[in-house]
Amino acid sequence: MATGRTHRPATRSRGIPEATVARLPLYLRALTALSERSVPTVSSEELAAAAGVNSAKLRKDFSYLGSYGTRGVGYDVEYLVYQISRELGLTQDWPVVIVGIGNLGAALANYGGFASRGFRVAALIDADPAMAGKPVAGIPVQHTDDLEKIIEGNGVSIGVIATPAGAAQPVCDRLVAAGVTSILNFAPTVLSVPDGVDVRKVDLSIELQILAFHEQRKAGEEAAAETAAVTLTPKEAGKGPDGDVPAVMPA
Amino acid sequence: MATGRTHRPATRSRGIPEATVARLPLYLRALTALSERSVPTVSSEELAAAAGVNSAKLRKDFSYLGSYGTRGVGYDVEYLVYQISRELGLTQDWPVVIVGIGNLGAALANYGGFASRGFRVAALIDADPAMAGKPVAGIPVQHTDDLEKIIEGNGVSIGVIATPAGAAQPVCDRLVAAGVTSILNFAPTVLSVPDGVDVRKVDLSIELQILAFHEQRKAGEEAAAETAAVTLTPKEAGKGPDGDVPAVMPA
DNA sequence: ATGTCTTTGTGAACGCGTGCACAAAGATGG
DNA sequence: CCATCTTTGTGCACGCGTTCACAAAGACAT
Repeated sequence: MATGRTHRPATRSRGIPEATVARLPLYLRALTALSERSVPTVSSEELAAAAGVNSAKLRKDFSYLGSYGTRGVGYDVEYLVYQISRELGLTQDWPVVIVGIGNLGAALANYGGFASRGFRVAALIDADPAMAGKPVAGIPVQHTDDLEKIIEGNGVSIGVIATPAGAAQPVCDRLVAAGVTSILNFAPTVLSVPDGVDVRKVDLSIELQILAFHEQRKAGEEAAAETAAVTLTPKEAGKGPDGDVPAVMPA
Repeated sequence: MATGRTHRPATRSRGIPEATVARLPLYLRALTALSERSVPTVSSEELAAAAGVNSAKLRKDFSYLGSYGTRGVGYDVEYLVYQISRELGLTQDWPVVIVGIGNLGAALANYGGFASRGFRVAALIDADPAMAGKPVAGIPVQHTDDLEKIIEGNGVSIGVIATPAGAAQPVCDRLVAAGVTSILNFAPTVLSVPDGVDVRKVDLSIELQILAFHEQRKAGEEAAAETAAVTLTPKEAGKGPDGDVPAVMPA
């Protein structure tokens, strides 16, 4: 997973636990697939398998939404799709701005998963004057100078930050000041925001590092022995065990 | 956060809790920034603030790695950078292949955060013959037919899937069969893999949906009343409360 | 109508993660 | 060498999330 929520200490948002909310989109996707195949009903066991979770967990998750199943039969697919969509707020239109139209920003603008779920890319914003006016994914890029005007003019409440790390916090501040209250951050930085603003972070490099950790464990239980041998105390280690600190650069 | 680990029930990987492992990259980034500013030592309080976590949590996290701090002083920045890097397996070279060179795949290939932490993009693979040979981020794209050869020839153990949803599982199967044991999945699908293979998922659309949920709650506590009124049982609801099921499309 | 069989919904136990609060450790100054 | 002050490392308690296991509920056949 990318990394979890930043702000919000674990507040359950009306009886619905955060962990459940995070799984609802997963269920929704599986249900949508079933709906396309015109499957009328599905059991918790089948749906859980499709979503890759435990069936008891799925039932408990749904129980937070209400009793939408029929014992002995299962859940009505169409009805459940609607209920989850409504619960997630996907029945309304969410205008979104993407700030930072580099490789990643452009990829996001072109990403089908955005437009397909009630999320509408209202504007693309970049600080590079040379980008201004250029169409990306059919939408002309606008300059950062007009950020506030764009946010307020379109009633945007969700912003996506895909800028370099250094630009993220200033951009974030301007977005929040202009009225954005939810931010999806792709920049490798910790954003600080006032209370009431939600930030979710997606960090590609962190995900890889977590994989590397597990990979390392799988690779060498025996090879780890030699590396583990060099465990010195700070005082003894002048500049690192094997003479030099390994080259690690900022993400 | 993107979404968490898929497989692996919560196995702590040698006394080090998963939650801690997930935070190590965060600490590492903050420490690297300090290192660049030539800051010699840092207290748990300062570092925690920079990483956006609780200081007690940070100290406990570090305690799993060993006693690397000095009471009354703090932690030696350089030494800690090295210890965390080593723990995460970042002191070695990890060849990575990216499969699916669309908008996202290209963005990933160009993403600096990959190359900068011991991750080396060993190959780019795409199913489109027209892409073959074209350089992306300075690396020529190779055809899917050669996937096994590429994996085995370069000793690749980490694969990144950035294909459309439909192609993800077949690609995953081939990667695993060829020897890949860690997968970072950007396709909006649940991948099934044999035991011993780690899968982490990054799902852009799910992150937005979670934001939308909280946004909806913030937006309307009062407007929610009218929507909440239409809570029928499946039997009563013929085809959905207000006559029609809202248009929701697959991600 | 009654019995059987399937599947939901949930009570309860357990385990992990978090955060408080404090004692131990060491640095620093006199 | 002793006192003071800072900061680490951790014991402990609490709460969330997960999972098991089962009773209640309803469909369906006879």
